[in-house]
Amino acid sequence: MAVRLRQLEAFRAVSQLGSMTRAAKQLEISQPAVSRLLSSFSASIGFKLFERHKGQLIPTQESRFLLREVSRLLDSLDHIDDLTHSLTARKAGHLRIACLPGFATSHMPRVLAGFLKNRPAVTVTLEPDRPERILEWIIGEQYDCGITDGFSDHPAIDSEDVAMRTVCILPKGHPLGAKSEIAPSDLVDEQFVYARRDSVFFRKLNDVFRAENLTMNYRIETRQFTAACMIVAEGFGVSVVSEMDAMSHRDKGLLIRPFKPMVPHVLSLLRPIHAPASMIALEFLEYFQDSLRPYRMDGA
Amino acid sequence: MAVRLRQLEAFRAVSQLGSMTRAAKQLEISQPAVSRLLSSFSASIGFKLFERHKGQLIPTQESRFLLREVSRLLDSLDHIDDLTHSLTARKAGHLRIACLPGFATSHMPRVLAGFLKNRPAVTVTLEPDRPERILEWIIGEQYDCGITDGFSDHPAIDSEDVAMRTVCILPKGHPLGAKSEIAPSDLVDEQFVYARRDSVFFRKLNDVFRAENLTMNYRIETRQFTAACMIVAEGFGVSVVSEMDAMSHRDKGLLIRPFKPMVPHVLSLLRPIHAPASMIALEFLEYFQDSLRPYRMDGA
DNA sequence: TAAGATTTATAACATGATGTTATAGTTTGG
DNA sequence: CCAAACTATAACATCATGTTATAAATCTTA
Repeated sequence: MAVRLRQLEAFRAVSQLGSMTRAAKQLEISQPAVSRLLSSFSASIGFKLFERHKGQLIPTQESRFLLREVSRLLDSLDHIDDLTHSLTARKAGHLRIACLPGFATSHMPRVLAGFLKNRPAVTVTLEPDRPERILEWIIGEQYDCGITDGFSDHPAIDSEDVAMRTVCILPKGHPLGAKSEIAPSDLVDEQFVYARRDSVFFRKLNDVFRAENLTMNYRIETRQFTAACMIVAEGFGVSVVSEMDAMSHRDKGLLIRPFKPMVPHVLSLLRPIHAPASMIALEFLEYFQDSLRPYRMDGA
Repeated sequence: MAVRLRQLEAFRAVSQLGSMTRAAKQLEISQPAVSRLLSSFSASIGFKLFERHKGQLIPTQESRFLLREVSRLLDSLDHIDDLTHSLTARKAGHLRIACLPGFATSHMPRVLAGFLKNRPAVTVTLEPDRPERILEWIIGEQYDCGITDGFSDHPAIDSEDVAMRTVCILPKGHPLGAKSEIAPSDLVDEQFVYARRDSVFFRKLNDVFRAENLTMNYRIETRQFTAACMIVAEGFGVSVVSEMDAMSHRDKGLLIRPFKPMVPHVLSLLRPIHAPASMIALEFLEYFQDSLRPYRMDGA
């Protein structure tokens, strides 16, 4: 007869407590139940588990040997119990996130800190890289979710777009700061700081200028909004960037003005469409969406 | 509902095989049984375990997380199964032996080697010490068995005596070697090598001499028969020692002759009487008895 | 797309593990 | 030796887990 879990539990309890009656109390079952569990266990393994001495049940040397292993097993069963609860409550799991480098250093750390705060058993891998690589990773199911921009549909990717507000940023004391709203024509004579000229966002921005027969006058290209903010804050040039990035550099001396017409910066939240959805990943994407709400075009 | 072992087994099998039908075959149960085990498990933990894709059951990320722990647990259960079988077959366990120093270096290594040969999971602690300490250890249940001599009953000790044959040993070329049998009177003019003058055995030997109004003429006292053998082999003196020890020094140049009347060397095999008997200890004592058979007074 | 094959789920039932209470037998300690 | 505590046994209830039969879903392929 196979070893039964209940037998092991009874065995451990009796070994520790030295009495079936007490073991029964601890296990919250009746004493005869314990008695039978032990005798069936003993019969199935073929040796005596206890020797009685003055009313105490003393483990035989064999059973002391066994007890070590049995305790280990029951401990790991408890661990599994905990784990299933944590997984259900989305308090455990592993999350692999790929995102744009700009996010990895600005918004993401804050979001992750908040997300992990109440999920002590969740571990995260955060991989910042170029958009194309992010797509590859999601398609290859190496990552559970990706944050990128300029994404257009892909059959293997489940995506959700979020249009983010953008703003014009100016160095402190810049004359345009006097205006409450900036138009393309205001920027024609300024030194423009690009963040990724080839990106969908900057092509759309260009379209706005071209629609009014204006040309953007750019001098510097950076790869991230964050970098553009810092350059402008240093007093060199102006730019149009995501409001979220602009806000986090506000205290570094930066004038922030609405830019009309507003060109949204479209973020995409990605998931591999074929891989089973990780609940923790879905939960994270939801949390991440929430974190964007203050900066969304349609947001509060 | 508590996590059931069977659910974990089914979960592991399906994870590994990607199909309930195959899992059922591996577990040697019917497919509906597996189906129900999985659905009940999934219900009790509260999340989906698998996602289907082209007829394959693909573990969700949560369940991959779980699987690691579950596999560990099932492995240790297998281990326990093995262990109970090994313990039943007395192929596992731990054995604590206390013995006279002379045994620890001569007879015991051979016996242990033979005993452990077919018992790969048995471990041994061998502690050589003086007879009084051996008694203390057995009484205190720090050791499972003890080998000593000169023992007389003790209420906390279960003992079994074995009378061992003794022989007279002479250096190679010694004139007494001409005799086929040695009597006390032959040894009166020899330099006698004692092994533990205070021992029961040597007191008995003394009695034999005194019965014939002879006195033993001793010069050297050693603590072990083994040492006595080596001294005699070096050409210094004669002695009467256990035949077993004499035999193992035969090739070092030692004449062995019967000593009449034979004074047995009485060994005692000890066990704590109160401690639950360890099956492996009982088995060892039996094995040890066997090893003594060729040298016993009443032996073959 | 329809047909056939394969896989999974559901239903109805048998059995054994594990719980219960009642009670008898053992052990311990004054 | 007796009372108290502990353990074993019996008789029974319930549930987990197995079975077979069969329906439903899904995949493969013509």
